[in-house]
Amino acid sequence: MRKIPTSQIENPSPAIAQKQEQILQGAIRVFLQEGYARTSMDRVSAEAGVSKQTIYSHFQDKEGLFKALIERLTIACFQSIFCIEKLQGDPAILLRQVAKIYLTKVADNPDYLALLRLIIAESQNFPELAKLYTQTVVQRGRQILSQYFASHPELGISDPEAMAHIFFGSLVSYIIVQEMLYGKELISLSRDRLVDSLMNLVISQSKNIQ
Amino acid sequence: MRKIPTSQIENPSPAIAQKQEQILQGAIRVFLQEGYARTSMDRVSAEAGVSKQTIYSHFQDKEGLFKALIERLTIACFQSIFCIEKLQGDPAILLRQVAKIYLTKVADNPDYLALLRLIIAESQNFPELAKLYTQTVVQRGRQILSQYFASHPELGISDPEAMAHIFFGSLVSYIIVQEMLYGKELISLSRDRLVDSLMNLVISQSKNIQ
DNA sequence: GTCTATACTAAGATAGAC
DNA sequence: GTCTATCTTAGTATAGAC
Repeated sequence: MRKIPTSQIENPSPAIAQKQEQILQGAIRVFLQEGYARTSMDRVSAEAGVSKQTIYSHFQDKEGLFKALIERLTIACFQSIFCIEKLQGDPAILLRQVAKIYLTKVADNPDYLALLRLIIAESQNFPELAKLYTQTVVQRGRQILSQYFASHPELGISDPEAMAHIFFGSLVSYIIVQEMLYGKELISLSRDRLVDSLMNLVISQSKNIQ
Repeated sequence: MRKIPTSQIENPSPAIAQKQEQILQGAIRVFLQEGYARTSMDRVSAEAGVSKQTIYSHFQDKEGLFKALIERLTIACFQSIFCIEKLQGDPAILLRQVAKIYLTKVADNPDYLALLRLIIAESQNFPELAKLYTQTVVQRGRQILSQYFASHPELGISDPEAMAHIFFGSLVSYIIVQEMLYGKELISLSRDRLVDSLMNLVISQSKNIQ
C-alpha cells in the first residue's frame, strides 16, 4: 500500500481508513474550534488519540490535513442541506421549507457554522477551499432556487438569478450577523419574521402581474 | 506622561501620538493581510519602521495592539459608509444610492473588506470586537434603513426591521460571496442587477396597497 | 504502522545600553 | 523613549526504536 499524500484516497484498507477517520475526527474538532493557525499538531494528536507521527504518515503536512478535512466537511455540509434535489410544490410552502432547512442545518449545527467561519477566515490562504465551498454549497443553493423561480413564471420574477441571490443571501447574512457576530444579542429578529418577510417579497411580485 | 496600556488614549503628546500612529499604520497592513495568529510582532515592527520594544511601550501586548487597531478601523469604516446621516428623498433613487455607497465603500476598499473578514475570523476569540462591529456598522445600517422604511408607509412594508435586514443583508452576503469567496469567478452577478432586483422588490410591495 | 524522543525554527515578550 | 540583543516557549516536522 502506497503512502497517501493528499486527500485523494484510493481503495485504502479498512485498517488504514479507520485510522484516517480517527485522525480526521480529532482534527475536525480542533481546527473548527481554534482555526488553522492556532491549531497545533500536538493538540490534534492528543484529540485524535494517536501519535503525531501517525498523522504525518497519513497526511503530508498540516496543510494537507486541513485541506482533506475541509473538503470532507464541505461535501457533508452540502449533502446535509440539499437532501432534496428537486424543488416542487406550492411556492408559499416550499420556499418557507427551503429557508427553514438551510437555517436549521447550518445555524443550529456548530460544525457547519464553524466551517463557514473558517472558509471565510482562510479564504486568502486557501482560495481553492473557498472556491470549493462557494461552488458546492452557495452556488448550488442559488442554482436550485434560481431554477425554481425560472420555472414558475406565475411568480413574476424578472431576474431569477438575482432573486435567488437575495433569497439565499439573506439567509447567509442572517446566519453570519445574528449567529456569528452576536447580532441576536443586540436586536432580536426571529427566523420566522425573516422568512415571513422574504415570503411576502416573493409573493408580492406575483400579484403585480395578475 | 503615564504609560498607555490600552487603546484608551487621553491627551497624548504630539510626539507620542505620532509614534502610535506610525505603529498602527504598519500594524494595520500586516494584520489585515495575515490575520491575527499569522501576524508576528517582528513583522509589525519592520513594517512600521520601529523596534519591537517601542511597540510594547505603546501597547500592552499583541492583543492590545490588535484591539486598538480593529476599534479604530471599525470607527473609520462606519464614518466612511454613513457620511450621510439622514435619509430623505424618493425611495427609488435614495435606496439605490444607499446600496451603491455601501458596495463601493466596502467592496472596493481592500482594507474594509479585510476588516470584515478579520472580524468574522476572530469572532470567537474576540467577541467584543465582533459586537462592536455589529453594533457600529451592521446595526446602524439596518437601523437607518428600518427607520426610513417605517417613515414611508406608502412603501407598504409590513415589517421594516426585517426588510432592512433583507436589504442590507443582501449587500453583505454579496460582498462576502462574490468578493471574498470568489463567487464572481463562478457566476457573474453584477451589482446593478442585484440592486435592480432589490429595488423591484421594495417598489412592488408598494404597488399592492394602491 | 505506530510510538517516543528530538532537531530546528519562529514567535511573544523582556533586559539593559544609550 | 527608543534601540539591540536575548530569553523562553511552543510548534512543525523528522529520526529511530519496536
